[in-house]
Amino acid sequence: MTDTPLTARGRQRLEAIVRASREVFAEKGYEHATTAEIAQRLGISEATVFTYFRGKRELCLRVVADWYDEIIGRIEAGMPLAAPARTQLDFFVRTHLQLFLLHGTGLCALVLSEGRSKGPGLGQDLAPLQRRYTAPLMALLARGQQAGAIRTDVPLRLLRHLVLGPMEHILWEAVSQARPLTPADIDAAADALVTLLWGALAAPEGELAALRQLRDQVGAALRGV
Amino acid sequence: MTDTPLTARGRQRLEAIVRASREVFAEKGYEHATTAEIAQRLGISEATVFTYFRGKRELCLRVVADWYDEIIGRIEAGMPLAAPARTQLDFFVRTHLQLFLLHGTGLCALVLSEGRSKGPGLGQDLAPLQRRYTAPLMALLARGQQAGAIRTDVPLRLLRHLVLGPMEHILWEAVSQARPLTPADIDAAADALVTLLWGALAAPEGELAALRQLRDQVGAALRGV
Amino acid sequence: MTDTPLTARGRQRLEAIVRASREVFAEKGYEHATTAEIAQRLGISEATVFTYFRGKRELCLRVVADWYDEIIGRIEAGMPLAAPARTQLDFFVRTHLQLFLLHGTGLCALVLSEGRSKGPGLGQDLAPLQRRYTAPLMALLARGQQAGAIRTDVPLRLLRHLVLGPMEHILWEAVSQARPLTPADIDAAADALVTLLWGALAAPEGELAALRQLRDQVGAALRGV
Amino acid sequence: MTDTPLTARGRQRLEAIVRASREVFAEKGYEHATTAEIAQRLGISEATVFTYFRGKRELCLRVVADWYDEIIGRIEAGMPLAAPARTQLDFFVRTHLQLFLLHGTGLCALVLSEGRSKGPGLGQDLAPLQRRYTAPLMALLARGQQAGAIRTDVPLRLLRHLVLGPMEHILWEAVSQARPLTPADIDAAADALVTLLWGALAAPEGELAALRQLRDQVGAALRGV
DNA sequence: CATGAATGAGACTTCATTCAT
DNA sequence: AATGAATGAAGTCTCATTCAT
Repeated sequence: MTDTPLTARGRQRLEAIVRASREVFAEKGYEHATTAEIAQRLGISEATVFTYFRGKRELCLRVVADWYDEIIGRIEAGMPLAAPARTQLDFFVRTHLQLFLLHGTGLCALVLSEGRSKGPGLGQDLAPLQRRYTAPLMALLARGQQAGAIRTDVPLRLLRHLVLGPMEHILWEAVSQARPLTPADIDAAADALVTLLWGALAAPEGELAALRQLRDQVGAALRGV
Repeated sequence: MTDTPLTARGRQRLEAIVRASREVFAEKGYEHATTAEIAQRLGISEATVFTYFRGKRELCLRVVADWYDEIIGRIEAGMPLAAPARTQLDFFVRTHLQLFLLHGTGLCALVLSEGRSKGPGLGQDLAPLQRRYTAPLMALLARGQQAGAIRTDVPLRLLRHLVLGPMEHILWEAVSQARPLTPADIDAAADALVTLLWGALAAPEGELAALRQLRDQVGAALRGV
Repeated sequence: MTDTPLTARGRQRLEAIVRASREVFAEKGYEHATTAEIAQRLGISEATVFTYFRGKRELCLRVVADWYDEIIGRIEAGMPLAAPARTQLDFFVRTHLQLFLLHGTGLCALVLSEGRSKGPGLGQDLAPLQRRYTAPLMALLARGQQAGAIRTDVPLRLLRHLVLGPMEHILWEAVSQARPLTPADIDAAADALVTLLWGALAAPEGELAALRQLRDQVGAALRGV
Repeated sequence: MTDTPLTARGRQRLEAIVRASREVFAEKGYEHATTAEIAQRLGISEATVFTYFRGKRELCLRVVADWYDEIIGRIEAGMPLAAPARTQLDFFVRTHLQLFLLHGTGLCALVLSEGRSKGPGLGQDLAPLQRRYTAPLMALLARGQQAGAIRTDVPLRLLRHLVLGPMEHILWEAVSQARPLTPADIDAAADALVTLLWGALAAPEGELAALRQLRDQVGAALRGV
């Protein structure tokens, strides 16, 4: 109910609730998390939770928003804007994988899973958050295109899918196998992924570029026959 | 309950249940689908459903398995094994997008979403199915590597993520926007994605050589017209 | 859920639930009645109640509708349509008081009270029932007007208020005092009320003429004894 | 809590609370009004309300009592004691309808509705207030009887029902339709109602009276056969 | 085989009220 | 006097699943 608790005590409580909720939602997912368990972990009454949040959905949304805020903050703060596009991409990919995997795979799973659910879940309300979270990548890609380092013959949207898609997949594999990745694993994965991605994103040059264009045009023409 | 349905009538029933379930799960997602609605759509008793399936989870698993079988079947049947790796990749990507989007986005959403849920959902049991469904792609990539067309300096697993991740992302975007893609949209998306992916997957030298060959052949052919 | 249970067992259950609900709603009023208590009185699970009715409101509506049906049925069946208007009014008032008071004052209170509540109670949905229940009276009054026995210089609506208002008041007094009225009490009340009402309703000249006729007839009859 | 508020500031607070409560109870009815909303409208803490009132019930009782006081005060102040009984009745009816309808139908609905509810509502405690509020009418009727203008062959209690019942009904109809009555509407309703009522209340005279008595006696005698 | 019926277990949410500060 | 905070106690409703017939 209270939008901004004023007292220190209130803020502490609110944060404690968010923290506990983060745990529970991360462990159980949205549908299987219960307000009862959240309250129980804090040793408070269930009603108290509803003093601070209008309901389960709002609570979970807050959890996810906090989480995204943290990630976005770190990405934006550390992004080497002056460096070449490939370096920026590397930073983005690497930082992401690190944050998600080192920090807690549960929330990662929550976001990945609930972002896809239908009905009265949170899918709908998660979308804006995800969009905000995608912004740094879009900006990065746009900068790369302007600098001539990233190809411009493909819609930005698709480039985004190309980057985010594999990352999500890698993340999910790690999460679902419950085999914690070491920092070294993460670095290796980031290295390989960036190398791969750059092959796709980089603006082609010279003969190779011309040849590729030829091939694509011929291929497309053939399909029309 | 019955692991081996006996009568022909029984098999019909069972299939009808699977069909209705497919609809409901596709429309509502796993958590929000109810056994009551499945039964109601068939005009049968809820209890009857439980005569054929141990429970909701098993039922949904069957639905997804059937769905995967269909896709895998079509992919395997149509895969141009003799064609160059790029052509095979093109077939894989294109066919996939077509099957998912033309055939019903609901199940696509179900798989994408539930494949990620935790707890007593189906996440766990979905994994083997997804692995089986990934097999044709893995084989394709391996063949490409052996033929020298696809780079071998990166783990296969990562290549798989690179292909499947963006496809899933594209699919999800289409699904969640509820804006039905036309066949033309799908073709365009497949074109662009394959072009992009090939830039990442192609064995550097191999590609250059192959492209030169293509240019020469096409040039020769043109001269003959 | 089930709109019309087919089996005898089901019908019995449904009726039992309605019966128990009638009791509870009558005793506690809508807001303070609980589905738990209804179930408990029948020794069944609360969930069973929801198998037969969509919810508390629907259940209560059914209770009231049944109750109204009974009253309306008796009124319509017994109404002496051929008799003078005053006799019809007498029948209406007397029967009403009898049915309400002899049969159970609880429901009477429920209807009187809940018909007036705001918000998510049943007020809204009770209105149509009350209108149906008012119909016999309206018809009676209209017939009386056509026959020249009831004054026509006042809107029908007002005449209805004049009849129903005092009845409700009398009923409420009886109900709230929890002092059970004897049949004799009811008869006396009906006598007095009808006398009073007729003074207000009767078409001035018509009444005088009718009374003179009565006097003459009674006089003649007496002479014959 | 405090039965005798001390400071002037305290009295102001208390009155403000009563005022806000009046609004909320009028808008929502007793059951659906919340102490939270009352406090919120005043920008004070919920706990403060409980500093001034033992609880919700007491608060609402105070609201209603104040309201009744106002009405009774106006009725008693303006009653033309020297005028004929019919004029006094006219004043009573007209003033009542005006006060209720012009002043706010919400409280009217509250009283009408809650005066009928059972259980832990306020029904019980409302009764004394309603009795006090009925007093002016009873006095009016008694004076009329003593003056020979109002019939004495019927219990006073019944006459009261006859007056109050229709008024309440009219009020309720107006309230529940949420169609605000104009002062002209109210005047017309009062005119018609008083005319009607007077036909019932007036002491009959001469032949008409005798004939009515005959009819009623014969009727009663017949029912005994 | 099919099903009508029943239910256990629990979920989320509301709110008047209390109490330490 | 005022209040922020906390809560006990309930309440309505959902649903997969079981079982006797």
